[in-house]
Formats: sequence, structure tokens, C-alpha cells
Amino acid sequence: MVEPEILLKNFNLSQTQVRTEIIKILMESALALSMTEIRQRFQSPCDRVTLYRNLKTFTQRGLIHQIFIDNQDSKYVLPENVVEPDKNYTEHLHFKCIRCNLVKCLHEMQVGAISLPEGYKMLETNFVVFGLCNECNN
Amino acid sequence: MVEPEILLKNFNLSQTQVRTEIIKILMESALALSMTEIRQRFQSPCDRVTLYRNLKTFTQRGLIHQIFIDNQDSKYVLPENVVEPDKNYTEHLHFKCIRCNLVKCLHEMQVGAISLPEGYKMLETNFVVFGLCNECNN
DNA sequence: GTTATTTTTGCAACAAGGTTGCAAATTTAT
DNA sequence: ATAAATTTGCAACCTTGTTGCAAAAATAAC
Repeated sequence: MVEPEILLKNFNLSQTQVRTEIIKILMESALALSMTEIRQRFQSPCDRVTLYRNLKTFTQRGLIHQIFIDNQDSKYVLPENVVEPDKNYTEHLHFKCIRCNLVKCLHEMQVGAISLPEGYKMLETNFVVFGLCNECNN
Repeated sequence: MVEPEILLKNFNLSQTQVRTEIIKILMESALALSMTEIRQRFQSPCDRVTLYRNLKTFTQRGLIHQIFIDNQDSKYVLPENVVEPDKNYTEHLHFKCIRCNLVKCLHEMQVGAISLPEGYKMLETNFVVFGLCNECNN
């Protein structure tokens, strides 16, 4: 995988401690993480607001992707193999285990072509499946 | 459509002013509504907390369905043709217009069979498509 | 490599969504 | 009609996310 510094450069974002750390943390995680979860993984803790601002910027630029799980919970992930803008995200399902609270992308499970009513235009999706993961489903 | 009072009875819920009004409001709306939008439609306004509590109870009983649009926005709808418990909800897409903010169920657009990885169990879904509705797509 | 400009950071403060505890009011059961 | 159970409204609180502003850090310019 690409170095955090290169990623920031490719996305035209300035290099800061906080930013490289966010990316490192997301790279090392197999799961989608919330702001709080990312913050807890910081070596020297940074401010909530700073984190929110960076996550927002990253999301807007397409460097990371935000998943809306429910009202009080949203998670962030680095798209698979992100390197540079505009060639990353493909729509897919997200899974949340209601027992262990794990959230992850199901890249294998492609979302079929979605047809909308006449005149509607699709821009983005947020597809979440709630259930039990293999660990919790016993 | 069924009377609000009958619905409450069928779902084993006590009859109160607030409860019948919530149901009336949802019945009269073609769109999914937020707590605030429901509250604004009340004749004699009721407390936020009361509304939240009832919406939660209704959701748990399966009388209404809650759609998670994004972090700060969740909407409520009466499933099509609800009459009594356990024979109402079918998974479907929800659409949010990012311009006029309308949210509605796309019942016509059935969600195909969703296959999860080995050992996973699906319990519920929350599928939202963001885009432009026919009114705003010009 | 210093200096000036721009961007980011952290802090205080705020708004909105949602929850909890508790006493008063309303419903339901007796 | 009365007692028991549920619901309501209020105050208070927590969490998520945002905004304004001065200090600090990063980038650009010299």
C-alpha cells in the first residue's frame, strides 16, 4: 500500500502530523472506524474538532469514505487501493454486527444496478446490512 | 386505510392523543418524516421527549419503520398497508433528494437477494440512495 | 534558509439528536 | 368509581457535529 505522505500529496492536501496519523490508523484497520475510535488510536491525542475537520475534508476530496450506520454512529474507511483522486470508490454493501458492533465493507458483494423511478438521478448510496457476523452467529 | 385507533389496538398500544396524532400525521404524509417534521404538524404541540419515546416504542413494535439517512437525520414511515404486527415490512430502497431533502420509500424497487459472506446472518437493512428527484433533476 | 502567507490546530461555545429520572396527568384494569 | 399501570412533560444530561477565533505549523516566496 501507498505511504500516507504520498496519498496526501496525491490528493493535494498539506502534510500534518494529524493527517498522516489518521491515514495510518485507517490503513492499519480492517474495520471501518468512528471518529472516537480513530481518536483513541492516536499516539498523542488530538482535538475532537481537528479530527472532525480533517475527516470532513478527506471525505469531500474522496480520500476516505463515510458510512452512515445509524443516527449516532458514522464510520470512516479508506477505499480499497486508494492512490489518487477519482478512481477509487465503487458502491458496495456495508455490514454491521449488532452484537460485537463491527462494521466493515463487503466488497465482494457488489450492489446490482439500481433502477430509480423515471426522472430520478442517483448520485451516491449508503447501504448497510445489520446482522450477526460469523464470530457472533453461533 | 385503517383507523389510527384500530392500529394502536392491533399493536397492543394504549390510546393517547399523542399516539393517534403521530399515526394520523404519518398516514397523511407521502414522505418519510423526521421527529421535528412530525412535531411541527401537531395541532397542539407535544414534548420532544414524548415524541421520541413513542417513535421508539412504535419502531420496536414494528408499527412504524425508521430510516437512517445520515448522522443527524432519521425519518419515520408507516409501512405500506400496516394493519397488524409481523406482516408488514419488506426490505426496499429509500431515496433522499439532496436538493429538496425529500425522503421516500421506493417500494417498486425491490432489493434483490443479498448474499453475505459465509457464516453471516442478515437481520435488517438500511438502504439509502442519495440523488435528485424528478422535480429537482432539471 | 529566512520571511511572509496560507492552512491547520486547539479551545470555548454552541446547536441538534437522542436519552434518563422523576413527579404529575392520563389510560387501562378492577 | 377507584386502584394500578402507563404516558406525559420538564429539567438535565450525553454524544455528534459545527463555528469563531487566536496561536501554531506548514507551504510559498524571496
